[in-house]
Amino acid sequence: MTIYDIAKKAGVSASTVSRVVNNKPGIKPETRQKIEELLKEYGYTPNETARGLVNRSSKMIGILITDIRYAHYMDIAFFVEQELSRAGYTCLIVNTGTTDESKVDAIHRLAQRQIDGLLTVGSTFQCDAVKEALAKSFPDIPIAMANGYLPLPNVKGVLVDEYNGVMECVKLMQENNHHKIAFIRPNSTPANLNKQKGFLQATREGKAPECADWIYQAATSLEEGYRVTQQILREHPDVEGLMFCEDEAAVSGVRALTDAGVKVPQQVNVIGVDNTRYCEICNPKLTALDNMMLEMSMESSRILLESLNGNNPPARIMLFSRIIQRETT
Amino acid sequence: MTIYDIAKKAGVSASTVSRVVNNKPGIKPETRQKIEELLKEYGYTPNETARGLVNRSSKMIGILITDIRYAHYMDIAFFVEQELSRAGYTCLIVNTGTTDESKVDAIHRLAQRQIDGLLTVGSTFQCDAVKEALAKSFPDIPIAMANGYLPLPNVKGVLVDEYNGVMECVKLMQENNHHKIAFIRPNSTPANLNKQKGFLQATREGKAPECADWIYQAATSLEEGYRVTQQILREHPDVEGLMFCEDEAAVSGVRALTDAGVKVPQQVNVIGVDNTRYCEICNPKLTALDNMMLEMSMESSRILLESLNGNNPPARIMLFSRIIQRETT
DNA sequence: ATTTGTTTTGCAATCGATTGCTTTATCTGC
DNA sequence: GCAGATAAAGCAATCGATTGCAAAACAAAT
Repeated sequence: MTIYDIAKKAGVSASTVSRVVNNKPGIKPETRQKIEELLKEYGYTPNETARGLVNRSSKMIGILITDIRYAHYMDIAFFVEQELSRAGYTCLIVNTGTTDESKVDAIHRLAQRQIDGLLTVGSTFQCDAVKEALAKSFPDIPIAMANGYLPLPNVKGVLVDEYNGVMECVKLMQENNHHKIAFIRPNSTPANLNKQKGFLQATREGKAPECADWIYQAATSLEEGYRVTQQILREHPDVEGLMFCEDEAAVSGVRALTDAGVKVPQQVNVIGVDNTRYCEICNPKLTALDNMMLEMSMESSRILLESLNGNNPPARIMLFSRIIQRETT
Repeated sequence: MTIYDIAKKAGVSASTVSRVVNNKPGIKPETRQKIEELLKEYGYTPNETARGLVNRSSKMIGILITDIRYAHYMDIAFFVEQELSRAGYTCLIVNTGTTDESKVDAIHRLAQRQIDGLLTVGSTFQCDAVKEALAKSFPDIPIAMANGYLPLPNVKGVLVDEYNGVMECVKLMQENNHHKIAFIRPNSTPANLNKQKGFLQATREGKAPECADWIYQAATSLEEGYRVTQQILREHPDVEGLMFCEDEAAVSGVRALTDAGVKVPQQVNVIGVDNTRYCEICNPKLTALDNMMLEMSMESSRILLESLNGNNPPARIMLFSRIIQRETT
């Protein structure tokens, strides 16, 4: 069913039908009604591809996520999709993988689609490779970054103050009289190095400054969280706290501790970051730094929509994280 | 950069450039090379919208999921997206919500996009409302259902034998000498009623046939899993096993039991379905019926791709679930 | 040099919409 | 009943590709 088929049945031209479909003025009420009936009768739906071609807008938004399986990213993707589809956009969700090449590749693939805007989820897109690829492939469409920012003219970013957030987490453990704290990060992205700075600041001001060296690496996975916790227990049997950069490794860390007969939180405090649903499933429930997933989703979709509407929202928005205390502190 | 811009720079016609871009034969090697260089130099990427219009194919696949936040759906979505994008398709992931209207609405929204195929994730799409909407909006494109099936000519489905799966689960508990078992389902979709039949069959053959009435309802959430478990403990303090239809409520059920001082698995066995990562986070780790998420993803994307390639894969594929024993049995 | 046959290339229509401009229909007032 | 104004509808170009068919270019054979 095209606009021409309807036009023929109504005995009018395609232009007239188009004007009815788009609620444009200048159509005689009776004609309009007649066409509207035909539209309904034949179940006409406009061909968005054809529309996209002439309007130079596809009403599609690309969403880049390294791996949608991580609960926190997925939550953000969910709410962003909800907001954008409420505004009439359809989301192309692309899992980019974690390497630079796979991310750039995903950007190239998206570039063929005439997307109206782009939204990235997660701090891992803050890198030169991505910046270059975005500058080349998407020089003019609005780009919003949830939990990230890149200095490009068309990029707006929403960030969380994780520096202070992590610092507060460490201070919380110190107040519980747990001073010997290890810091575990999945990699050394800018976001995680920022958290690390918060950790270092707090340990420097605390009673066990030697912990500034207790920095460990463990990928975002249950296996790695378990492994690194065992390693920490071996290397520092006197450890009193674990500060993870995300929840997945953290919940597994809790398990490694209880498996080893270490009492949580009495002997060792554990804190994660992201405040995913894993925290509630963990036993004891995991205390975590909530980096405002919902606000992040809302703000990033909002600034994207604003940019799409021709407004110019602030380039960077800063959110403040907060600690959700549960049973591991 | 359009094909015309390149044509002008090369001093040829757009048709020639198009043929080079699409690797069609009948172009003089030197001409081809010259155009290819220009293509690279100006970073030309074909406009898929325009292509889609003339080819009547968008290289896009719609993916319907009730709620991507549930780990099991999301895992399937992840692998399906991976497979389809490997084959050159882009995925439009749409969260449909759980009500009939919201699902139908999502289908209508997708119908405007010229998608080449459709894939649904989860058994909740097996209902008349969806069937009707699909028949109307997508009468000719291939549709694949991961964990579902609808009797429409263009629908192919991958199913899991959960009837026998759940029956085996119940039998496992019975072998552990736990006979008084409650069954908890989030709703009464065909898939869950099928599981229920497996439960009933096993209880009927077991030593506590009175449990055939111990059927409870709890939505897929931590809160509901906790609530229903407390309710079961109240109404049947002698309960010896909990058979959940999915993992999320199940892990929370485990927590409700341990919080109430009930020993798991000594006093009460618990089994979930889906074998999501929640199982490993749960403490004690949750035994679950693995309904073959990876195979499900692979098979459903495979049959979709086959249909897209003009082959005619079998309408229904049956997978066999298996029990992953962990610490709650 | 001319004809025939084979490569290459270009023309123009097409896909399904949108929209500026023109034409036709309708209405108003005298 | 008619000029002039306004409302309604249609024409045709456009978006950026693809492709059947015709034309041009080139090669080989007579």
